[in-house]
Amino acid sequence: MSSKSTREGIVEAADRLFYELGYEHTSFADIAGTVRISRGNFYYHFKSKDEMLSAVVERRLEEARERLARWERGESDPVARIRNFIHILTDNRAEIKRYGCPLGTLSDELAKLGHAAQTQVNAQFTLYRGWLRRQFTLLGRKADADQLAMQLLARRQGAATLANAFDDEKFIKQEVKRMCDWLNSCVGEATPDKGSET
Amino acid sequence: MSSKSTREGIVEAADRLFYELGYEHTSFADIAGTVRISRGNFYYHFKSKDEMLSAVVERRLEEARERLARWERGESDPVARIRNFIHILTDNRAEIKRYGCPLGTLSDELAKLGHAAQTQVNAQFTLYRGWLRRQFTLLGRKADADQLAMQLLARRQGAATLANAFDDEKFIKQEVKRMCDWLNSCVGEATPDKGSET
DNA sequence: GACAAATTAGGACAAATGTCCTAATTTAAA
DNA sequence: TTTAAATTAGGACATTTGTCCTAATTTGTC
Repeated sequence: MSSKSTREGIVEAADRLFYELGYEHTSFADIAGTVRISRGNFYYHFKSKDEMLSAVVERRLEEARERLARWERGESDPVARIRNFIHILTDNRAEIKRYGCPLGTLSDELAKLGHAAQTQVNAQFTLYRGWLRRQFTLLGRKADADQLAMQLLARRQGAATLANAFDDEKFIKQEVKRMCDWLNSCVGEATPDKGSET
Repeated sequence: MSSKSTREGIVEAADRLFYELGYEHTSFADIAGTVRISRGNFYYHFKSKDEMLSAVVERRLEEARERLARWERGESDPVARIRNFIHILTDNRAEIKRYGCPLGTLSDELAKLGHAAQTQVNAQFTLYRGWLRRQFTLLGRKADADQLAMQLLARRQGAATLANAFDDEKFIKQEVKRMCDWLNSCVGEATPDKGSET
């Protein structure tokens, strides 16, 4: 248990708890119970709860960056890349059904709290948006790439919230399928900037 | 200030505060500050904070019912009715940008808290779903009416969350337009149950 | 093994929270 | 006006919260 792994353990536990219980509703006692560490010890690693949240968000952001980079290395086809992005929903459908979208619900909560870290959370949305925009541009949808990116993001959010509200995993699967169909239809359509094609 | 109007005042203030600050983050002091009433007085009208939440949700549900009934009386065309539903987003876009969707964010929060009232909140989602399903059925989309209803609900949720995250009102307007286009396309398409037409 | 630094433990603290209780005040009925 | 009920006020209470502080313990270096 070196210092670093303790800190990591805290961030890891906080990450999950913030997701499952919400940021504000998660107390130091909850985290202490998970990490099995004394209460006062947190303040050696983190100045405040806010700073802990900051570390959690930074960790998520780094994870997201790595995931996107991995997909970019693993697939040369932007359609396959975007499909990977869509399928996060499928992979995590059980947790999403219970706790919603980790990013969306945190963003919603911090907005209500007026918390400074919302800017940081927003960076993850912006990361996804930019990445998707690039993929859609590679698809030949340069003119409306950003709009397509936003549409896809919105759809994922909506699917997560409704699956949670209706306690319905199947809806996620349906929406994933529909999003994939929609994605395929994006490829076939003429690019709206020139329109000269066989 | 009869008893009834006091109680109503509390519920009204709680409704707004729960929306703007979140349920858990709203304290009795916050509500007292708005309604200008003594703290101990709440417990004459409500046994607990949970019961207050229950009253708020019931109020919202009743409002929603009335709104839907009004649209049903006011418009004979189901397309126009659904369009009304979509345009709630436009009308409330400023608040949605700041605080997200009143229904979705509350549902998300209560899910994390494991709060009993989530069932009650869900009733509002179910109300919308059933109403939309009926309208789509009237449109001639009997076979997939429920799916269309869910799609529309999901889209609204996603638009609200993203508008909030990106602090972007314009996105709401864009999505509203797209949803209306989509709605029109729903009318034209063949009903998928038989397929014998013209 | 000695010593300094890093790390951990655990109690202390003020502030805030939901809840309860009792006394005062208003309202309504006779 | 008298009286009983409904309503309001405001303090008391135990808990929980995030935060801070100091003493103990572990770790790494010579």
